[in-house]
Amino acid sequence: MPLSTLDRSVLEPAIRRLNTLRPLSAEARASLQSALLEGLQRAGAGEDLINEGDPVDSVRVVLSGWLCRYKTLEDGRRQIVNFIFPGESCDAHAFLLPTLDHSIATLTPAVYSDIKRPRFERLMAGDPTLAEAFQCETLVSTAIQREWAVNLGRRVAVERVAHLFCEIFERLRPVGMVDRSSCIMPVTQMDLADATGLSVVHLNRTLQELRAASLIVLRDRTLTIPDLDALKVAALYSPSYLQLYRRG
Amino acid sequence: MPLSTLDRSVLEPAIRRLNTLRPLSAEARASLQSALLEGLQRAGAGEDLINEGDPVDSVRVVLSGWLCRYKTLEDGRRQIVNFIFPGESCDAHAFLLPTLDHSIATLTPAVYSDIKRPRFERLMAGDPTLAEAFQCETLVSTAIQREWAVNLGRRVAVERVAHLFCEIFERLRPVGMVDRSSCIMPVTQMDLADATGLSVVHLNRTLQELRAASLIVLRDRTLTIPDLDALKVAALYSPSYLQLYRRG
DNA sequence: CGGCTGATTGATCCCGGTCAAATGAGGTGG
DNA sequence: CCACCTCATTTGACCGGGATCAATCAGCCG
Repeated sequence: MPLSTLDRSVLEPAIRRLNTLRPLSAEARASLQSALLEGLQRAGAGEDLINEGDPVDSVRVVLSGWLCRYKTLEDGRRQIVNFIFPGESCDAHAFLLPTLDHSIATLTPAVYSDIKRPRFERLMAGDPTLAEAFQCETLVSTAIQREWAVNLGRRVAVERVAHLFCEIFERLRPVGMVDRSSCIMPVTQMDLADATGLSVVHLNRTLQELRAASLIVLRDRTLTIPDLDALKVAALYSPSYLQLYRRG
Repeated sequence: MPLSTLDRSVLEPAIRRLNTLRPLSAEARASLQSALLEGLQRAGAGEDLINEGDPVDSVRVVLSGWLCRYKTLEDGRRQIVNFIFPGESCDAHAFLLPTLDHSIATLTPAVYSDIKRPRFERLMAGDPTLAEAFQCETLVSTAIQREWAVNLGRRVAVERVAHLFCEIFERLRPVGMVDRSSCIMPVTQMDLADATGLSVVHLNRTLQELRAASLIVLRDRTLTIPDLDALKVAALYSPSYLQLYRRG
């Protein structure tokens, strides 16, 4: 499917999300929409969009698919430091720094909009509310980053994986990607292991433990959480860091 | 010592640091200086300046002392998610979110400037370069946050502690707090344990291991790193995430 | 059917947690 | 000045969560 056949509905997640962060005027939504449409891009699964050390010259807004930010150590150990879901954006403002400190890759095929810096700055200058929305995007992403530090530093494996699943649910819900108690889980166990700081083997066993406790159902690339509150208890989940997702 | 007797030299770290992030005009430095002087505050060691869930209505710029951002789990487990050193600031822009997702506490007695939101916004509006400098401050802090995720998720204890010490050195150096190969280390081993996701006992043993390898000397609240490059090798340290500290 | 990637299982090891106690180092009051 | 208290550091013993290595199984694709 060529890009030209994509209709404007692909922009929905991004517009909905930014509008949740800051209620946008009709004009703001319109100018956002046209900026997004100008830079539409596709990528396959497992592609690096930008690498550690690269200069940043554009803002990317994800429209579909799962991406991640990651860093690797010399000897190959990889840590996924955050996921990026539809509606979220990469590196608003990051071009203020000379180069990027981490890499961004697709975990699934993805559609995103690549807005070049001058275009983005024009967009921000044209509507202060929109600028605030992108600023909030950055702040929320940093709050998530802090919670990941807690997850990696102080939760044991079961809590850690449970917490990740709770967070994924809460982040996917406002962009309409959670259906009842299920969402897709399009990534490999290796990816989940790298996000939780566990080995693949132990991640697999942790999943089985969560299954045995009936806290999750995970098969056919679909994650079902029959009782989200129960999972949150198991995860020692405290929702305050994601508050902005619950506004809409 | 009452605040009135503090002379302007206490502002040096903050001005120097922001000037490193973005070269500031003389006027920008002057207006920054007066804003900082207006809100001078002192705090003892171990005080919470703001707690998770509190609304944010001001920006704090640290002038002396060590602070930390931390989060706790219900059962008391604590994770320090970042340190805040002299010259750095807390929560520029954080007032855009309804409440704070983490707590900030002093680890030592501290002096800081508390700039109320309207005052801060006036300051930003008056000089775009200054606004960019604070924006960079936020971006660098987020980059550090990501590196901490790698540290907690993928480095073993010795590497982890070594990495923390390398980072502390690199962050303290540009504000003049590293003397040759030494800096003060005013925090307890409990604090270091909470920052590295280790238990106090194991942190203590890890310190001994680093001492035995002659990678550090730590006594009398002073940390000496005889060979920083060697410590960086042991830490699998990659400097890219702190690039902005090396500009000045 | 063979090759490949991802999920799963088994066996073993060790890093780092936990519990408990000892040692030091201020700080305070008699 | 010393006795005492508190907090931080250090040590010892033991245990267990999670890593590692290796093999097997299950889809999927050409």
